[in-house]
Amino acid sequence: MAEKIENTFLVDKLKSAGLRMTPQRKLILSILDETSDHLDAEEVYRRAKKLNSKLNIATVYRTLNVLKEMDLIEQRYFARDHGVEYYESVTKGEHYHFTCLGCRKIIEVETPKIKQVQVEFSALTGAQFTHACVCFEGYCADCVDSEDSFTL
Amino acid sequence: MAEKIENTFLVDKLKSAGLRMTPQRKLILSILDETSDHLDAEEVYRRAKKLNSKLNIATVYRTLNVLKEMDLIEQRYFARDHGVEYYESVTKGEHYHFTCLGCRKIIEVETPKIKQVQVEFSALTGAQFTHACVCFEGYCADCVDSEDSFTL
DNA sequence: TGAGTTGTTGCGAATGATTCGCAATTAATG
DNA sequence: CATTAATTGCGAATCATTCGCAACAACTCA
Repeated sequence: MAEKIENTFLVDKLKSAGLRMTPQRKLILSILDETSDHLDAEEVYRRAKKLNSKLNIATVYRTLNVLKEMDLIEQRYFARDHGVEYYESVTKGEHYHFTCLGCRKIIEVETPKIKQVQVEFSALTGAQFTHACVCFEGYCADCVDSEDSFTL
Repeated sequence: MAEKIENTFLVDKLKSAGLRMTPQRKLILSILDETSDHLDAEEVYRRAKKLNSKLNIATVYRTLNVLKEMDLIEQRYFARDHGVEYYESVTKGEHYHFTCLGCRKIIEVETPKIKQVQVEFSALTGAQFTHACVCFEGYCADCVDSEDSFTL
């Protein structure tokens, strides 16, 4: 009963999409659901592999895509250089990310303004939003002073 | 005198970074500067190659990176699937992008709210922003009604 | 409960955007 | 001009992500 997302709920959701519950899917979702870290596919794989040593990385990618399509996780990018995707369980509330270029720390930004932009733009144009990707970059308070690369 | 960014300005900017002006760089910047389309590296290459048939795509990437580092262009992403980067001249004002998943049209979104988020967050935490990446996805007014993939 | 159906996995190979190494070329300097 | 260091063109290399396919396993229903 400690599961963040009820198994029956998940099973039903999969089933209604013609998909099946598997140990791999359960494992990967539970990792994303229980961590507060920001994980990319590689790190999800690393953690999952500890619990299922023959898990393959392609399965991780496939599972992440399935979970994403079912709106159980969200794909995020954390820096201008969007080389790598990160994933978060949707059970975490609405928030955005600020990446410090000095120490690479990620700070979560909570604001209603992004939603407001969407509401206003919808009202204005009649468009419907399905997704917003927002990420911020800069130097955190600790790094602003010390970071010399900042004063170039 | 019709040049958007004075050549001498550009030459000086390059020079102070120990870099040189080349026909390739001039060409690529002028393409980005004069278009109102949204171009990825491939498309910049395609257009530039028409004017310099032996231009190589690696040069395009290198030039885009140089221009980016000099803050003459901005790198943008337009959709959740960030497979491809797009580039815009900074001479275009502050705006964000909404991509229609139905017709792939890109609508520019102008709003001060993103800047406000940055100002507030800076005031709160002492962080300094260097960059914000924002992109929206959904269905435009024309596609909301007709798009059946939207009602799934 | 067991056989059949079909979705899923693991594996290795493929993809595709971007970058790298290097020799040849060319821009800037004096 | 001649020198020097930056830049180009080229092809090969990267690296995250995806694909194809045979083996495997979840769900169905008799």
